[in-house]
Amino acid sequence: MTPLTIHEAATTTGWSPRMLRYVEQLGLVDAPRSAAGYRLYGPAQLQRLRTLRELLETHGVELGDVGFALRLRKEPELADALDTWFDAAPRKPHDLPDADWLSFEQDKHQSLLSTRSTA
Amino acid sequence: MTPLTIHEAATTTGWSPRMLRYVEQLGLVDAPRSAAGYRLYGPAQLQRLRTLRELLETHGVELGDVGFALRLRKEPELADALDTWFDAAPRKPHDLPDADWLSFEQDKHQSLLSTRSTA
DNA sequence: ATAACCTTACCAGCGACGTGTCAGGGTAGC
DNA sequence: GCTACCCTGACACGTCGCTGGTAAGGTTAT
Repeated sequence: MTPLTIHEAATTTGWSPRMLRYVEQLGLVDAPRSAAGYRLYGPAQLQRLRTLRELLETHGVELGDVGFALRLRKEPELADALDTWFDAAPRKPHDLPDADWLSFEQDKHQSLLSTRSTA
Repeated sequence: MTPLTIHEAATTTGWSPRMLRYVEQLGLVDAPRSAAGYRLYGPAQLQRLRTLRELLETHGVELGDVGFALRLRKEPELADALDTWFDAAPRKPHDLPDADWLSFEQDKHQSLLSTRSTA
């Protein structure tokens, strides 16, 4: 099986050559190179390009988003920090008495439905 | 402890009121409302806003990125699809003999280091 | 009741992203 | 050696996200 050149790969995957280079630049699909530096697209890359396209379409995602997801995989510290932040919602900030904290937390969840005396 | 208005909260957290509304719109920090519809920022929200700011600064992340991370949490199917795609790199696309596939995969990893004869 | 704040909903500028295209130079096959 | 392709780098243009500002109208506290 002969690897395809970038133009051929573009034709069969629905991307443009320009976009294939861009996708590679984002670190999403990088093609091996020939000795002369030509990108060579084998079945692995073609498959990856097609499924990538499908991913974008079916989930309404942008290339940049996938790039960010990649970054999350490469920087677990970032992923951890985000997880921590998202899960930290109901955590008390250690600088006020529990009573006040808890009462406000309750307010927070009830206020949308409750009567604010001043009204 | 009295919840702060949006302007006060902005002052103490370093955001602008405009941005606090935007952050809420992204679903990252939503403040409970008074009966009249005023946003009320309590310690929980203030803490969240401060840690969010810290998160952005220390990791060089944009609000939109955090918004996307939130989307990943809300749409596990998306997260799964991305995980699958990222992990699917070394999978053979069931339409060619293993030998060819494997040899090309090896090419893929060695070509960057190989001969470069023409140089 | 007046001043100062809040609300939502727009418009606007700036920069980033996505994509095309071109220029200058190398490579491959006929 | 021609022709058609590849490479990188750069410019260009439309769209969109981020951020500020403003307008029209309601609320709160003095």
